[in-house]
Amino acid sequence: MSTLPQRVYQLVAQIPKGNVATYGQLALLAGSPRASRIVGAALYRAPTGLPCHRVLYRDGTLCCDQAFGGKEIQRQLLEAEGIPFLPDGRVDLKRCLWPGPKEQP
DNA sequence: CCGTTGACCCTTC
DNA sequence: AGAAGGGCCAACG
Repeated sequence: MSTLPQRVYQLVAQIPKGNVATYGQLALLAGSPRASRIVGAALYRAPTGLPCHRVLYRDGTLCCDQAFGGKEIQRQLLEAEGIPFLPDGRVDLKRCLWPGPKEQP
């Protein structure tokens, strides 16, 4: 059994294109439902190549204005992935939250 | 080696 | 309905 952050790396790396996940969801899948903070720190300290831009808040809001380099960059990346954005500046988790209905029928 | 901090989320006042 | 605090685990100084 690997450490929690190590587990998170695997989960985030397996998020399919067009889907997004939340820190709490990853923490839950990693084995610590309350350790959502560790997930954030893990992604922050995570190696390059990890689609950390697919990880959002529980409400669909972006993590913070300075995450990975800029919220606008993250918005562009998500739109490029096919993630619809709401006029509020949030992501429609109902459409893109992972695991989605296609992955979990 | 020990103390503090941190891309969060949930419960209670 | 809005605000505040607690809890988790690992990495940095």
